[in-house]
Amino acid sequence: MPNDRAVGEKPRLNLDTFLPYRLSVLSNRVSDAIARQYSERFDLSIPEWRIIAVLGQSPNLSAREVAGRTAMDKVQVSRAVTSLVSSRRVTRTEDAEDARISRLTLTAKGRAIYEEVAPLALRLESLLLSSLSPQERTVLQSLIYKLDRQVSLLGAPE
Amino acid sequence: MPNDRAVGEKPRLNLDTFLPYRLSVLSNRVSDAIARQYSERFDLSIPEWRIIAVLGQSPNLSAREVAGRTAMDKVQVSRAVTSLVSSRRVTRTEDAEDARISRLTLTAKGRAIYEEVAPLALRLESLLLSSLSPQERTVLQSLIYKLDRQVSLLGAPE
DNA sequence: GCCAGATAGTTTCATATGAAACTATCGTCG
DNA sequence: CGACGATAGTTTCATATGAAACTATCTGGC
Repeated sequence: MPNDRAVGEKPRLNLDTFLPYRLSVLSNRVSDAIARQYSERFDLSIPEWRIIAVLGQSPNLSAREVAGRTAMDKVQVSRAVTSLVSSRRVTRTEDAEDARISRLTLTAKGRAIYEEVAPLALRLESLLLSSLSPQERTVLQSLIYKLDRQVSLLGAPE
Repeated sequence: MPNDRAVGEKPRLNLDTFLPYRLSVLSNRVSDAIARQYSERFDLSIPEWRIIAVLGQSPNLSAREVAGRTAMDKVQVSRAVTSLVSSRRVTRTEDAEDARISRLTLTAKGRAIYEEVAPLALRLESLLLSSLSPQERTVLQSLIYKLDRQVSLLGAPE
């Protein structure tokens, strides 16, 4: 158990076993390793890649919908979309019903990137998971899910 | 199993079950929630807090040693230490043997912060873990450990 | 129809960050 | 001793990021 100690002892905080720290280090190492694989080859930032990933699955989303599905804020999405539009990987067309909304879709160029990067990402994910048994993989999913729900109790981002 | 699919099907990448993405979102949510608890109250950034945490356990480290224990690079450490020194939470004294090295130690003020924030951080960690059974906690540690080792195979940060 | 919020998205501005260049000191090989 | 490469740490510079202000459009009550 992390940071365990006998009653009455001084609280000991050891970063090596402190979950938030371990998670942060692991997550950064994973993201960096994967981003390294596509960032130079396709000149894609992480936000840009995420947007391509959701649009690859669900075309015609608004910026707000993209933000909701990628855990990015609207500023990040706006900037990444601007960049994707100027590199002709995404098109922005005004929504027919509501002029405030623009509908985002991959161009052929954007789709080609999606078709190439998605399998690459999946390969890297399975390489990462290859050190785990099938049970461990299942447990991992459920642990992440439980922690994700619990974290909202630590103080909502109001 | 994440992103599972039948043989021959198109590779499907779904962010919601894509481990690197899930990890990143979880880790950010956890870090943000915890940082929120101490950042305003103590005017501490995450890098600053990490440095206080390691110096609280191991006084007299060099900047390089701090970097090694906190997964930060030397630039980040240098900047955070400068800030901690100017707010009189850490002292920098030249190493007796090697003039390139400075030894870092918490001041009384720095120690007071450590004594207050460490238990707070540990409380938040146990709140987070309270949704998991003892076995799950053990498994979690070992999964993080395994993934951490495996990630180095995804391409070393040269 | 028209005004008072609400909502979608962009821009601005101040700060954070990282890579690379730089400074100072050290160790060592001749 | 005296270069020369390695090491500790800092600074510079260019870019990334987030909060808050802003623009444009929409919706609901009157």
